[in-house]
Amino acid sequence: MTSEDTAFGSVALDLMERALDAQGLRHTLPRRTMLEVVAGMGRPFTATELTERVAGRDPHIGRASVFRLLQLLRGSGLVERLHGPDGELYTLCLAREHHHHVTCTVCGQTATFSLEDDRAVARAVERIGFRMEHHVLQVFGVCPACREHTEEPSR
Amino acid sequence: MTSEDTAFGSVALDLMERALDAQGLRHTLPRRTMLEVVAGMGRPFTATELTERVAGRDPHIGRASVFRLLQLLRGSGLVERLHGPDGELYTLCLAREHHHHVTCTVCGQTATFSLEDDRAVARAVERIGFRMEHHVLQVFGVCPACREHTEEPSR
DNA sequence: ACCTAATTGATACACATTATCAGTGTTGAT
DNA sequence: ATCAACACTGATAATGTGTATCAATTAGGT
Ligand SMILES: [Mn+2]
Ligand SMILES: [Mn+2]
Ligand SMILES: [Zn+2]
Ligand SMILES: [Zn+2]
Repeated sequence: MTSEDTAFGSVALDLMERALDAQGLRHTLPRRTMLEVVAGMGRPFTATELTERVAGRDPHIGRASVFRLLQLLRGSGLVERLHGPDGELYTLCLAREHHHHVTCTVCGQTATFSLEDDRAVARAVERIGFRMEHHVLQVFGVCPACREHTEEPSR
Repeated sequence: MTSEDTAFGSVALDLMERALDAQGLRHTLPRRTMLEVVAGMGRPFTATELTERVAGRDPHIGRASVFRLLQLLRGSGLVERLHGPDGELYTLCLAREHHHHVTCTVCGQTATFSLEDDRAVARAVERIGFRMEHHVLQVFGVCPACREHTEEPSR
């Protein structure tokens, strides 16, 4: 774990606790443990992965509580559920502005990005008479690190 | 059912039968029945909805066969699975070029559209070093018909 | 008509998520 | 510190999709 990870983790932990506070929820030990684990996941994860890691810290914590926490965090917008090719993935996401996700099909790493002109999407559906309310854009590709291994240098 | 619906349905039915033929699959009564039902759905549907309508035509047809047919049709590209906010949706889709879907949040009707410049998406992720493989864009909004009822004329 | 492999429906299974519920722990008020 | 309200908990059952199995049926070429 690098110091950046630690710093990111504690910022994330802080934001999540604040978000739960803001909803008048209580501070409990299981919740604290689960939040620390969520903050420590460096990439999108399945509910099962999270459950396993949580069990590694405290085997008493039940599966239901993990799902309950995921729901709370999704409600506050700090965790999003993405549709991966092999099922649903949850991801910690601190960006508050509108954005999208790219997932590396090799290593699973996810990054966020924005379109230069997001309104192009609204315009596209307006051409067929729809008024856009919201949209979900999900991109799959190969991340910079994985490109090094798969793409021969072009020379 | 308007005559357009009927015409569309028979075109769709035809395409689906051809697609199954092309894979060397057999013509059976259950399959024919199910295909007719799929061709008759005017909008995205859940597997459960389809199963129910099929049962209305022939209660003997099993749930497994419905899922099997959906798989075959997805394999030939004539049916796509979309991630709706409340679970997976299947939709009959005859467009062969790259395109996207808009779903009306009021009536559920879906239409297809294309972006003027689809490569804008690839460019956006290239800016952060990713090479795009594919992307999924799903829009939610209000269709022309439903806009009439919800939007006051601006005068 | 006959053979073979595809297809079928019933059933069991796998999996993620949610609902229930009786006990427990947190919290704010006293 | 005491206390009562009620949020929270884990165990368990239930749901909802989708898949795997399998013996019986059937399509379709010969
Ligand atoms: Mn996000
Ligand atoms: Mn489509
Ligand atoms: Zn990667
Ligand atoms: Zn509509």
